Amino acid sequence: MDTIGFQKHDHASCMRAALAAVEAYCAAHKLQFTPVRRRVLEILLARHRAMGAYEILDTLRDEGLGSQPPVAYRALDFLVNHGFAHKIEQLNAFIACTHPGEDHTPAFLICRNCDAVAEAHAEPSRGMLGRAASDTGFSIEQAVVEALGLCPNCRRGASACA
Amino acid sequence: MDTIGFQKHDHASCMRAALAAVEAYCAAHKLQFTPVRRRVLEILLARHRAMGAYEILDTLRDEGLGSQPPVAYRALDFLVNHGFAHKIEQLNAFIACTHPGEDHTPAFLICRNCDAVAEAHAEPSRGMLGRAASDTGFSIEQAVVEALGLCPNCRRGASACA
DNA sequence: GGTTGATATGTTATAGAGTTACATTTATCA
DNA sequence: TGATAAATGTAACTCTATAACATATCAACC
Repeated sequence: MDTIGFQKHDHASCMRAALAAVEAYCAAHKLQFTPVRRRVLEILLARHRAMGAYEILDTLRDEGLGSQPPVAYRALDFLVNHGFAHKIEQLNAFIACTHPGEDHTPAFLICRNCDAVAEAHAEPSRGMLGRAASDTGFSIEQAVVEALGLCPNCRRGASACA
Repeated sequence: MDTIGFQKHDHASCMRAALAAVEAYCAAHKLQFTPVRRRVLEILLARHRAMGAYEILDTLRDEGLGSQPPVAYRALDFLVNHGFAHKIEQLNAFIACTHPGEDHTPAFLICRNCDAVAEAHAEPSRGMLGRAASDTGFSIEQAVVEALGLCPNCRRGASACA
């Protein structure tokens, strides 16, 4: 058990499910889910938090799967491009997607105390941003929505999360 | 005249107004609006687009106002902390605020073709994100909202903007 | 009006994030 | 099986950002 979306859950089965979904998606779309790509996703899923590229690279290096930055960045590019992982811009870090395969615009709630990250759903075309865009004639192709604050566990005085 | 929020405007007077507002705010709040800080804000206002810290630093260096990264970063920290400038996370770049002094959560529309940036208003406590936050008990303190796409000028076939 | 404590600046060095370029290998598919 | 495209290995480098410490400047109080 670990923290996801600030709640407890069965980590092993959530990891298995995500990997299975990605495998299925890759098979269906003829994408190469190579050992490095799979391993990077596994690392992100296992830690279940935002990780820097070099932190991931350290793990890869320990396992003999590649030691230079491009190895990690290329795998991350693949995962991000296909929606299997997301980049948290505020942290220059990456996190596994909680529902890979589905087309979506993620929004993140990031705890500034324990670094836990929850993925929510954004709809950039609606709300303020959508209105501002359509008012000015701007066409939104991609949106980054990230909120920084305190997660429920850390609000309850406890820094005993994470 | 230049491009702001994808529209033409009187650049000189917009710059004067912003500087005056910041000066007034600093006087009222006993903040030191020092030469370096002022110059960095002027540079951002003059270019009226997102600029990297090192691009700003190059200008400072040419003027003998400091040549090392911390000089630029410290000035930018001051400007960002007090809401006189904003950081565009997706670009690792900074831009002058279009309405300094007012407490607000900015949202940005970034053109991927000409790099023009328009500042809009976000209300993180409302909409999807706010609902996701209150549902889980997360308290939002700060939000980053950035949309990438095509500005009206670039949509009209013309890459003739910026 | 000088002393003190806080705030701002100058400078060196280094850490962290990401890319370019090119050689080599491994898949894919005709 | 041979041609082509996709993926990996590796070295070198650029860009972004911070740590640490010395010096200078400001604010304000006796």
